[in-house]
Amino acid sequence: MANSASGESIIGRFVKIVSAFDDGHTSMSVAELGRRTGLPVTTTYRLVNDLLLERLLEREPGGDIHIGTRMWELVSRGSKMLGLREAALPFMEDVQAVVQHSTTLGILDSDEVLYIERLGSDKAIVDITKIAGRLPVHATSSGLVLLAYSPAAYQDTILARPLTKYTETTLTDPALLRRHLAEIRQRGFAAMPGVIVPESSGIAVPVFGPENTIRAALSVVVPRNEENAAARVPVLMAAARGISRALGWRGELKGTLRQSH
Amino acid sequence: MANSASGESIIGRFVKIVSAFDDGHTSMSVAELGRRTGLPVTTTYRLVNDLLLERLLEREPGGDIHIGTRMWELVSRGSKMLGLREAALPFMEDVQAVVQHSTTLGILDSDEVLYIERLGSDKAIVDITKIAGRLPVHATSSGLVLLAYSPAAYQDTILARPLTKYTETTLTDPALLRRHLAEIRQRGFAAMPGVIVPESSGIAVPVFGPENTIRAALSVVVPRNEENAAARVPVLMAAARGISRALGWRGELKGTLRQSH
DNA sequence: CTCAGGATTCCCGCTCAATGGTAATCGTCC
DNA sequence: GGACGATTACCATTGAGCGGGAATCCTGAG
Repeated sequence: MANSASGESIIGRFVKIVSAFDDGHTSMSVAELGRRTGLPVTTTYRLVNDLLLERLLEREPGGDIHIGTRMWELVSRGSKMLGLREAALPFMEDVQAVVQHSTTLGILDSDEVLYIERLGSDKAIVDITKIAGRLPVHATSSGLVLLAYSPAAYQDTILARPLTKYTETTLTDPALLRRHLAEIRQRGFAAMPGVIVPESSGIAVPVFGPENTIRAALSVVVPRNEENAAARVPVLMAAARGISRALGWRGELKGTLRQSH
Repeated sequence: MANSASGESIIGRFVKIVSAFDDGHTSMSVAELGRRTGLPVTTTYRLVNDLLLERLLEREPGGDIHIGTRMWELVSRGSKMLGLREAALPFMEDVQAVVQHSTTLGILDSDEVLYIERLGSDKAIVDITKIAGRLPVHATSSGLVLLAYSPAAYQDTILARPLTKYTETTLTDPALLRRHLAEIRQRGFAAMPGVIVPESSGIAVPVFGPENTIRAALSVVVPRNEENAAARVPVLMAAARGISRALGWRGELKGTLRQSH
């Protein structure tokens, strides 16, 4: 599918180029970009020039390049993330105002939790969630909630693979996890102390779309030693229902929320 | 620069495709995408397939496609917007908590204001700012602030072009605008009642980066009839200084802020 | 059930844009 | 001045992209 000797399409190379930029590397020289992507020098320069012409990349005074404003704009405007974000933000602000710790919104993507929004960075506690950052499903409260309301077949594939044990409290046993997921579905929330970082614990609740399908997880990260973390749950749940409704969810008919499939 | 009959590169077509998605059209069939972009049918299908393979686009159950999570993730993570956003958000939350109307952060791009963040959508008042949305510089408080602290040469090019008069209060006369910009620099903020929508007015202050260069405009939109809108200024200014400092700004040495060039 | 219209996939020969090596030029720091 | 890296210029080769056309799938109306 490509003209290149290595047999990759331009699209593939485009992805490589964009991927070369991340938190710590928002700008770099073209030469370095070539090194990071592993693309031939000449090719890199030519491709970068094309991208500069379309303003998908931008050149800064020093000569370094970075991802262009236009790219951010186009993707943000066209993406469905914005819609989810817009639905969620007002409620997240409310949660943030009441619970004084950081509030996050995460979705399931490629078997991981992808955080798409976050309010109130609380320097006092350890919180490794970043916007556009990823964390494993089995070791975050958000992930467990997302998994708990996912189709059983999907749960199986996740539980079947080796699960990293980050801290003492990280659950890695499939049977144990399965029971825990059932519990989450029954209670309607996940509260995990120190599953990935010992000092903090997360509480997460599900956000649904139409047809009761799970869409996202709303969560807060609080210090682990907080006396009654579960007291946060009602606020979160109310907010999550508000978000769900804004997404077109019409509410379950009876009893507790059920697993969608 | 392209294999195509029309003489455009793949990159160009990629942009066309991504641009076809916006607020109102976050998903569509491939055929419709072809129509919107004006690309030949076959080409559209092939290109879309390539993009689907890289997960830059995603296919939903119905067959419609939308911008992929991966695309959003890559661009968000690599873009400098996130850095600006992260620096600004805590302060914006503070502003939002005090001023109960919507708080926005805008930057200058392609001679327009591009809003990159917004908190607290206030249904009570008219506010047409959207994230990843654009508005003209001369008809928004954010735009005027951004312009006021821009190099004189740049101001000239903007003022030289025809300026649309949206409401009675929109300034369109270059001389008048120039005087107004001077005033903004002197006061350190812009307060424009009903410049683009009659019912609401905006107040904006500048956010600086290192070297005292203007980086963004922080603003709030309040109902026009609010008795003393100027009372909002100090809060905004304090927040803006906080953001600026987070961006590496070291503070001006003396007196009022000066025009950078 | 049939039919129409649209969406999507398949097929295929043409061709020029993309490729990537090599070499020249620019820039900078010691 | 000179050495090293970054960037630009040049150019022969070729297969990926191209897009018209036809076949197939899908869906809703009659």
